[in-house]
Amino acid sequence: MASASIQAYDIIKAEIISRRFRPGHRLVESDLTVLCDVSRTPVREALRRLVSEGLAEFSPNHGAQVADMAGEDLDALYELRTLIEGYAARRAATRITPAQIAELEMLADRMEELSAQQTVVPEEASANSRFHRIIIDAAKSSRLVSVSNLVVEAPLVLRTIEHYTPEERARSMQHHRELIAAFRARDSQWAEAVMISHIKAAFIAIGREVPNQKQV
Amino acid sequence: MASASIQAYDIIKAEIISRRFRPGHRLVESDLTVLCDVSRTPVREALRRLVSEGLAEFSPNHGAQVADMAGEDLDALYELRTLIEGYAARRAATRITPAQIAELEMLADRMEELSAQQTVVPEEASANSRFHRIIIDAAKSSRLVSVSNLVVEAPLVLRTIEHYTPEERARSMQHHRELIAAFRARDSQWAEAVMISHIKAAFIAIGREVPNQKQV
DNA sequence: CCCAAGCCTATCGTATACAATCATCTCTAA
DNA sequence: TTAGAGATGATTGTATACGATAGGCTTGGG
Repeated sequence: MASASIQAYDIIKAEIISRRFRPGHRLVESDLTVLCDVSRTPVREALRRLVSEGLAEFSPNHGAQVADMAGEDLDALYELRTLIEGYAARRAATRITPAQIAELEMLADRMEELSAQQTVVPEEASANSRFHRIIIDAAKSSRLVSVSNLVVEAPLVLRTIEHYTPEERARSMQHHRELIAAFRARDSQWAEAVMISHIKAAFIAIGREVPNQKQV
Repeated sequence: MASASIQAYDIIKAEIISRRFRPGHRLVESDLTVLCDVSRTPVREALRRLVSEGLAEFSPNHGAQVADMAGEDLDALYELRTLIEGYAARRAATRITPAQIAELEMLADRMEELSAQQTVVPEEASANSRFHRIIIDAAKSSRLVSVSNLVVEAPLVLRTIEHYTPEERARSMQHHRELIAAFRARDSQWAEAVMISHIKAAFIAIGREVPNQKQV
């Protein structure tokens, strides 16, 4: 069995990502003890971790609440994400292993199958997360992993792919294929360029949903 | 009075930065309770935070120990730091306030005074940290603050400026002056270029001290 | 009727006790 | 002599109790 604090972390994080806990929702420790079936100590550890990852906010003596990205500058966030993930793709291009490329391909296949359906199923979102995560890992930079968590995990609550038009969804699939091609060619510049396009496209979809954000 | 967990965090962090706790040193919770004069609970919170900031490492059921950068790829770390701080300088150039520029200037003055002495005093290091921190803040991107903590705080244990030759130290002062000039001119490209030079120069000094790291 | 002051409850912050785990050392047997 | 199993100690993981604090509600006065 996973440790209590891990369990609490996973449960609370799932509630936030799934938007069952809406932005601004107060994360009261005693409530979470019954939800997670552990005591307050591991709940607190989970909360502190979620805060450090940007999924929750914290005020002293007032506890944590689900992060509200509406208050944040989404423009700046996506600029940073473009920088980080572009860099990750650049490094990954010359370091990724054949096994990792194979897994990317498998995930791309699976996402294309799923995207044939009308509705977006959770599996498609998780496959997409995994796709990006493999690239981060392939960049072989331990700090980059923690850094990217900060800019990649938090935007998950925005649930980008649910907002894609059919055309945008198809383009996203194309980006995945093209990234794989760039990795096969071990071409850093190409991989970075595609990744930047990929993130920029996601930002546009978000921009439609979250108003009063300046676009680039 | 600062809260117990903040107090513990500050004390332990100071021990690590000052290298009184050497890399690899085990951070035993019960020992730290007597050092910080608080109970284990806030000590644990402080440790988890230090781990999340990369100043300590953690193994389940075995506790934390001071992060050992020798095991890490310094090349990758500084590449990332160049990327992040360069970006910060770029953004800051068009957003920094006159008051912030004035403070940068004051810090540059102070550092030059101090660098006239032979030995490096702690104040010089802290002024340097503050200088960089102001630029991060001036970039006006909340995520960037957490991200930069991850790549800026950790390398502090390497104590770069202590390893500078007189020539390098003078060059570092020049970089500070030139950064201020670039900010005055509100020139993003210039600011980013100077910052990249500044970080690269620091990396060379580190490279001499920590062997078997590949240089760029 | 509105405002302010003080109490009061909800909630967090900290300490401490107990349980679980891991590493090491010892003792035994092949 | 050495490998393995068991015991033992040190240390972390978790639960819970108590104290501190902040924000809301009530009550009294203007």
